[in-house]
Amino acid sequence: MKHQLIRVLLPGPLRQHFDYLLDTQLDPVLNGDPLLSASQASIDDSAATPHQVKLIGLRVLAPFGRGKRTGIITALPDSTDCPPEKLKFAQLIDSQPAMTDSLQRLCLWAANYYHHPAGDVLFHALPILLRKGQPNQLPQTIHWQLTERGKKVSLNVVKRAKKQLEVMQQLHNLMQQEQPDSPVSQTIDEQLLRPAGQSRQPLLALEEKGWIESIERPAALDLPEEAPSSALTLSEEQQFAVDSINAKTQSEDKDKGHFAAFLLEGVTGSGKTEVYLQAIETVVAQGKQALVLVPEIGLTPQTLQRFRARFRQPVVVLHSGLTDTARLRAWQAASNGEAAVIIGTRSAIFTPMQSPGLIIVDEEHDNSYKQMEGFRYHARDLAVVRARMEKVPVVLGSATPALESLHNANTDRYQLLKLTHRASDAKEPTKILLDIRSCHLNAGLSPTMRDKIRRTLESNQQVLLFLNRRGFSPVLMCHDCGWLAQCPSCDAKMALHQNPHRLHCHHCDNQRRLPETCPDCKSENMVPVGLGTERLEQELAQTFDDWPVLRVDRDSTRKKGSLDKILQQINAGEPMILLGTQMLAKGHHFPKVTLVGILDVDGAFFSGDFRAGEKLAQLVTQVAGRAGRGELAGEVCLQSRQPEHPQLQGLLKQGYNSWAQQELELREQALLPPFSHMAMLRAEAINADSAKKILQPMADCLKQISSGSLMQMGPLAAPMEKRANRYRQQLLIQADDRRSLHQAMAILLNQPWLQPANSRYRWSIDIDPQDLY
DNA sequence: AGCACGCCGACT
DNA sequence: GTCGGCGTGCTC
Ligand SMILES: [Zn+2]
Ligand SMILES: [Zn+2]
Repeated sequence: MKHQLIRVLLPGPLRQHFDYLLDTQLDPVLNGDPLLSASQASIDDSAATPHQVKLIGLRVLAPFGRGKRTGIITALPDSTDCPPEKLKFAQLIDSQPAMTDSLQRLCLWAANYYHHPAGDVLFHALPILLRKGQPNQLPQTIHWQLTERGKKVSLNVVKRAKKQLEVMQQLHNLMQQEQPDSPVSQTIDEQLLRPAGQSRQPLLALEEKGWIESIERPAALDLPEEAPSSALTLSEEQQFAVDSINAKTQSEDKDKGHFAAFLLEGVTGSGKTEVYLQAIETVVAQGKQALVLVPEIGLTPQTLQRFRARFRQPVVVLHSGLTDTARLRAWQAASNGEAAVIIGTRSAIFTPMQSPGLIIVDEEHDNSYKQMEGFRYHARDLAVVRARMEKVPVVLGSATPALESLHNANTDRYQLLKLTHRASDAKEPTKILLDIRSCHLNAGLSPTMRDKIRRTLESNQQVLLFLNRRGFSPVLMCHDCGWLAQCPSCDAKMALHQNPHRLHCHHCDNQRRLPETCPDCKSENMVPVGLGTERLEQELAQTFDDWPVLRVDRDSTRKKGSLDKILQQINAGEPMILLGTQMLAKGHHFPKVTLVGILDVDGAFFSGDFRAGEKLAQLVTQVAGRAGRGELAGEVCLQSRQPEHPQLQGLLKQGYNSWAQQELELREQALLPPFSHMAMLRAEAINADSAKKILQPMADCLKQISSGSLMQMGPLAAPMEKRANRYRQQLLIQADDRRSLHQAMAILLNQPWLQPANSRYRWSIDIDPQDLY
């Protein structure tokens, strides 16, 4: 067969596929007939023809409209609907699939589940360089290895040339480490032998002597220099957890593990990471790979170091801070099996693995796993789907599991593994509610709180204060007439910032100078109203002027490296006040902090979203875990105007899990997730009416096709209707079971009258929305 | 998404 | 008379 028909998906919002022809004789990538060779048939797919095995997953360069695009082959159809005169030839880019079968299956599953165009999903899963059609080759660098003569030469001969000796020592060490099953190669990347611009001279001299030679090889991954650190002794609970996971990763028939989902619910400091590490060791020892997902900011150098220090095999990282080249390199290492452990944030769930063995999702409750625009997937949920497809176990770990996950554990879809003891025997911090209704607040602090802060500082310990409001004050008001600084583009007040001295809208990034006089009454009496982190910082510095105050929020950490610097200062351990937004609550441990204050509990609790309580409970529990480790007992104080609120009381008295179980009962009564399922349709346009006109026909259509099995709310104006000069409407769909919701949405999206989103009328679909606005 | 084509208002 | 606004439709 000379002209193979291929079905291709292209990036972009197009919901269709496109068929092309492939010239199997002339395509330069195929030079010869690998298509027909039986040896190309993969082991796991005996039913497929050799063609399918070989071509599916390869990228092509395809003529499209007036230009060319990168596409991915997803099928080899026998015939096509496309009229023959339109059918064009595409050219192969890859000789090896850029995407494994199972990964492509995951993408297509996700595209279907989230109702997002498949081509877009597929390309989302690829590193940017591959999206652009760059070759999927390992970047080659120069490596050095010993020649046969070089292996025999005594190091004494060269001991006078210090640099040369170092090189020879490194290469000889490598030779001695040689083990049959070890992945350690016998060559060293020149970049490692000659760090940061040192001379090549020693290398050339050794080459001249005939002791070493250079070869081109894929660039080195960072490998640990030291012997791996040893495993820690496990508690009984930890051991049980590790054994349970191992039971699924180890199996008689070597090749295949088993799917199983575990919820590892471990209080802060109970050693979840050690459980991960030991479970991974089992997997890596079988030559398989582990994928570890971490929250956006959870990838601290300490955590990474801990993983790197544990394994002889390469540990690669995939996060948003990498350059395109570095990201491709890590992705390739995962894909070709060089990397044994892959650690990454949300999008790393799409990393291909040569031989997957285990998937871990750390801090599985974290919101950063849900993408909030474009392709709105949830990486934790996809992790479970992927684990099932790859037939490997998945471990979801958290001190404060999402209610969805707890519900899955309650209903035996997940196996619950509990770690109830803090490893270091540290005492549970005490939690106190401070009633701020009847007392005078100064700098947002009740007298009791101020008192506690002072005492903590005086005993040389650190204080951590949470205030989830950036800037100096959330509002600027005219004292005389009540005028408020409003954002011209949003239905929101502009926040006052000190540095630079500006009004700033947090919703659209609008910035402007402060008016010197009130625009309405010309009064000069403009007053900041409310408390933000900048203002709190100032006032704390005055009140507690013997101690430093460190502010950690998006504004104070904007510059690269400044967060690290602040964290270093904190870890130096001097008594001080740390004050910050949510940023501080995640991932960091502050052993010297013994007092934690949460200043605006109520704001979070009554925000209208049904998940607000869950978010707050998680925050409180997470920060409580940060306070006091070792011998110092911690204390957590919550300021509230509703201290008698039963939810709040329950959380403090009984802890997260029993709070969560009660909350689950409430959700069940109210038929809220996880006892029902939601989809949110959002639309925005230049005026409120057009936005509504996008959603109204959708609402009508859904009403018709659902025959009462769906509940609809809307279309309604979003809680903040105008944002960045666009008016926003939303339509919330709720159903008892997933299937009818999914079907209804699929039918809706198939309606011919439905026009795709464009720059004028934007709309989007969000399955399992995280926020209801 | 891009990109062309095409049809109306307002400018040298 | 043209220039350019963006609505509409197509891309294998
Ligand atoms: Zn005024
Ligand atoms: Zn704004």
